[in-house]
Amino acid sequence: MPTVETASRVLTDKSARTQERIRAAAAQVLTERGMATARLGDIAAAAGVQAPAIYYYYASREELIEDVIRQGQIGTETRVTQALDELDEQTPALDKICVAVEAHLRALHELSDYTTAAVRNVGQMPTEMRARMQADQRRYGRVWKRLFEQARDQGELREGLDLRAAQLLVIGALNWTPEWWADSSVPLDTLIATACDLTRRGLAADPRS
Amino acid sequence: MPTVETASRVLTDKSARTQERIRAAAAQVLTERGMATARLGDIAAAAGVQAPAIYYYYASREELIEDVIRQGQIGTETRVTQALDELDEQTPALDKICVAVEAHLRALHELSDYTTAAVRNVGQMPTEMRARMQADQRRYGRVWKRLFEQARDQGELREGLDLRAAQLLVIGALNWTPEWWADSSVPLDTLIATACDLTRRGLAADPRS
DNA sequence: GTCTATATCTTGATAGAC
DNA sequence: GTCTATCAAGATATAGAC
Repeated sequence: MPTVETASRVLTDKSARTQERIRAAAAQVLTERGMATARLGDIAAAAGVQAPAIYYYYASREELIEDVIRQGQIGTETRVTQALDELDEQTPALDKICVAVEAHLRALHELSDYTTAAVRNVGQMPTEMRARMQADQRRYGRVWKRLFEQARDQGELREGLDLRAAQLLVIGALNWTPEWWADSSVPLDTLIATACDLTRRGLAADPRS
Repeated sequence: MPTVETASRVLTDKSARTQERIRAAAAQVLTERGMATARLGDIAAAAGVQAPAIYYYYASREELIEDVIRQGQIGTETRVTQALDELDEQTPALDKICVAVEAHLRALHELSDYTTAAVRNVGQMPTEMRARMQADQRRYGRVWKRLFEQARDQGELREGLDLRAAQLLVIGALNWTPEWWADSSVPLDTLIATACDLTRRGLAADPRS
């Protein structure tokens, strides 16, 4: 019998599918309503089960939410690093940053609710959860940090630019898009193009780049 | 006896002060913990009263939270519009945008917890609250919209730039700063300078501007 | 105006049948 | 594995004293 290994349990195929349904439902509810008002009953209803069924897979509501947010973070990071890995080694760093911007936005708006659930709830996490998640966040942050440092070292950035501030402002612009994009009439490709454009021109040393 | 008029009640000075204490405590707790985990008891403790005292001023927890978020939104808008009003009429639109960026960031990080509480919880509001708040949000959005339109009409923006996407990306970059700035070692002035710089260069038609 | 005491309600979580 | 039924905890909200 094919099995899937998770944190603390060996699950059959059917079981794994049900867990995935619950997790996906949680991601959807967390995206729409936020951690504040996402009740276990809402998640269960969206998954088509009764609330107690969730406890077969998760020890607590918190554990479920943490799993969703982690999936979202990892999903974003995976998508971005894969996109970067496909690039030629000597791609200019500013081009790499644009690729990262596009991949991050596509992860948020194309991939699934997990990524959106993650960014929309990461600031609401209780402190212990935040602590457990820190390693993942830092690792993803370093991906961007490296891009910015490469850009600087290759002379593609404007002199005197504060790297950390610039990096977090760019990521912030992307992470805030779930707050408005779905309600806007802006096509995803336009959003991506505008974000790449603002980023590139905002950072570049060479005015014509 | 001097009085202050609020939504549905005439309050004495002392009463008004207590309400302000409760509101400020709520702003602080909402900023630190978020709507999800902000209990009424926490707010009361931070205000130095017992939980039931809150019901003398607010009919419900929701009403209190809504008041805090509204104060924060209005505070930001006021600060930004005042800063803009102080400018000379024929200030270049891109300079106006920079002034707005600075005022928005200072409102978030200097003014009080209200503004931070607002941006950090605006996405977690229940739907009815969101509906009631929409008018305020739209009005503030129009302030920015007008700036961007001025910039475009005066030929200061790059051709083909999607105004709506650009505007919301810029605001998003600012609104996301509460998620990281306090933990960073970036001085506020550096944050502001970087944000102005990225925005200006990102938007400008003239590379040397 | 604010407190103590308490009622009420919601919801996360468990027990146990199937 | 998932359900029905129920518990326990914690929060909002109210009553009434002061």
